[in-house]
Amino acid sequence: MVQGKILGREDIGDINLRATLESGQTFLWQQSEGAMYTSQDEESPWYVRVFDNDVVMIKQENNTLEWKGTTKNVTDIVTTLRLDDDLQSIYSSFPDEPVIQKARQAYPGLRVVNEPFFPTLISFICSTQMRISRIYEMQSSLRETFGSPITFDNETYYSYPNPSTLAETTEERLRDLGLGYRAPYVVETAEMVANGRLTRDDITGQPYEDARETLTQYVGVGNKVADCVLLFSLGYLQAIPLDTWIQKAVATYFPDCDKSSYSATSQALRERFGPEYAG
DNA sequence: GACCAGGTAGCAA
DNA sequence: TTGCTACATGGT
Repeated sequence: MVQGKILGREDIGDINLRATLESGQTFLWQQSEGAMYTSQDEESPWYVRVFDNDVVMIKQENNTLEWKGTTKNVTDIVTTLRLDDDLQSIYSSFPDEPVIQKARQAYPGLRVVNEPFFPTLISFICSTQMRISRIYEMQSSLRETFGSPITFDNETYYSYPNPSTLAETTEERLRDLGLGYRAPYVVETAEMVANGRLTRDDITGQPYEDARETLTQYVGVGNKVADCVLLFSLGYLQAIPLDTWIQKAVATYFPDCDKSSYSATSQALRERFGPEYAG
């Protein structure tokens, strides 16, 4: 085991690990003891995640992040949590309105994550018409059924399955895991990635709106899921996932941005919040 | 037992 | 384009 602390960055104090990892942007982390969304303790728990073949655990202690794991490479943590983002600079690009200030103050240190493409794609295909807690359960099931086991500290964790692994399984097996009607979407999308018909590299070079359109070629991916993938894994910080809750908030607080179509509302919001960091 | 949950696909107008 | 509806599963 190796361990250490991430220190020396002025902006470490601007992260709230719990808010960032439990806000439904990523379903790849788990609390080391017990499921997500259960602990109400003030003290930060350890969060565990498998990166490729390594187990990494992190925990917040005030303005530092403690970590331990099977590797001393902590760049994955910095990248995943986007610790190099200057939050104050991003905040200052937003319109100076009471609602925005209130939202920021409600969750100081809440960051946008940057997770790997394929797990994010599958996670959000699974997310439709589903409670957050069940999305976690489905991703856990996928890891434990199709991932590779890795032992650390006498516990076994599982990597996220590869595209080819999910492409080769059957719809029925995924239905047995409780994926419901999303099961064929997962298999078909995994096939598209595995056989190279549409991959991450086909998307990342495109301007935002083209990238969103391209993503919807995957089965089970509409505008909302596409925006989640763009924002949480491909670095398109202008992508705004318009789920039911955000749409209600837009209708209430920014009615002039509430247009008749998804893309029109999306565009109006980017004009209001800026072309770079609207997401 | 009805209703709902981070939407999307498929189809008709 | 826009407007329906079916869709699996589990929790309340």
